[in-house]
Amino acid sequence: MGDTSSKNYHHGNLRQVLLQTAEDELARCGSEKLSLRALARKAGVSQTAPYRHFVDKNALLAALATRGYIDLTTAMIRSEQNVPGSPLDKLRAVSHSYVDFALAHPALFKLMFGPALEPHAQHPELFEASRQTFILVHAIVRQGVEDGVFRQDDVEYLTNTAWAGVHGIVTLKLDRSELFDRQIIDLERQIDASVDIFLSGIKKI
Amino acid sequence: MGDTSSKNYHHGNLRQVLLQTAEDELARCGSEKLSLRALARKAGVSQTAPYRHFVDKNALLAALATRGYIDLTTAMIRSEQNVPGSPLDKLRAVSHSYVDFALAHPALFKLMFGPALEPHAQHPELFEASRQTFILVHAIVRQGVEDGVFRQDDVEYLTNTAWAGVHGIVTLKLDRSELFDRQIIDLERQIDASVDIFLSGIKKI
DNA sequence: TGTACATCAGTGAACGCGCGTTCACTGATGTAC
DNA sequence: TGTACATCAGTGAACGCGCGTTCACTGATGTAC
Repeated sequence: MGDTSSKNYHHGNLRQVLLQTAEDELARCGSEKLSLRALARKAGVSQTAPYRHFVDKNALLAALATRGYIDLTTAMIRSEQNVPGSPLDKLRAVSHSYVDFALAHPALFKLMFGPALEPHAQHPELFEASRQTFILVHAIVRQGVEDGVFRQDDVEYLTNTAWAGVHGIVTLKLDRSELFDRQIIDLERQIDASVDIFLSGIKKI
Repeated sequence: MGDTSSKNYHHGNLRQVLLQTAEDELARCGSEKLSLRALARKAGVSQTAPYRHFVDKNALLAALATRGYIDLTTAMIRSEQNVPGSPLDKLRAVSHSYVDFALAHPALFKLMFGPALEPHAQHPELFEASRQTFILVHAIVRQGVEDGVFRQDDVEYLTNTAWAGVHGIVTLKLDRSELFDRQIIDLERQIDASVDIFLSGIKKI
């Protein structure tokens, strides 16, 4: 292991290669059309080799989505830490990195939040990874409520609302971009505006 | 035509029957898995009969989505008219009927806003139907801005934001209901809260 | 250090499946005279 | 009113396809002695 040059048979890396290939393929053809056989072909391996690493196709998709949530959370944590204390600024920062992640990896994002995946309950590590993302937002919102800068609502409901707002912009853009395209919309500006508006709804009145 | 009892061959109604069957099947198995053959089978007709009414599968999906947009717009118009003049109240009313529609027809809603459909540009009547929905919201927002009760932002951006907020709640609920389920969330309350928060962001400060 | 053996990670042929779509067809209907 | 004919809306067999998955296999690797 670690010997990248060993050509075939036990290259010790196939799992990672498959996941990476899957992410690429995802970008090309969407999560519904992704096929195990095509993956194997692209990875230069027989069509049954993936079964050494994933019990079935769903397991591979779940692993992919899990990695997605982990990367998303990592990006959000990073952007949160780059920002001084105010919960409002933090929430804005993580909102933008959520949007950035989605726009940078649209297919992966759709997989993570779309119907292609089996219910999370069947994949504990996926469940846990997506929970971590939620917890991150939740903590910021709680802080904002405790500090008295956010509405004095129930933190869970507020968190869901914050999430939903940002999720909505991104989803609409990814899935129905005609909505935006048929107007003359500057996407950057739209996102900034939307995030600000959502945040101002969450702020204390 | 109009003679519903004529058993087969030219029952004059197959197009409508297929669309209705498709909507039912959609609810059962999701838009990606929907198959023309299964549809024909369920409609009690040979598997090639649908081709008399739709040039291909995409055309049927587009017709289904078109009907969806028309129904959605109709519902929104109705709820708008039930409400006295204030643009804020109107926007709240149509937001709720948007949510209600999505929750009542989740699979159809996902089809309308999901990736299963070809780009709208290829189906003019679909494009037009979804445009009507947009126009409805747009008109309310414009009124609110003109009346000075909404933020003095560009109407397009404000409309997209309003849409995105409501769309986000619904999408999150439909696609990732674990997010809500793993908390103890009262869906009604969540929706009311989110809509209010989004609207308060749109209101004049 | 050499050998026997278990295990691991690949192979390739084959399975059954349901799909979208095409084709040549046929029975029912509507219309012109 | 009767007949010839065009058209319309079905039928059913067949096509080729790619898929997920299974199976028995084999070559490479690691380990115990």
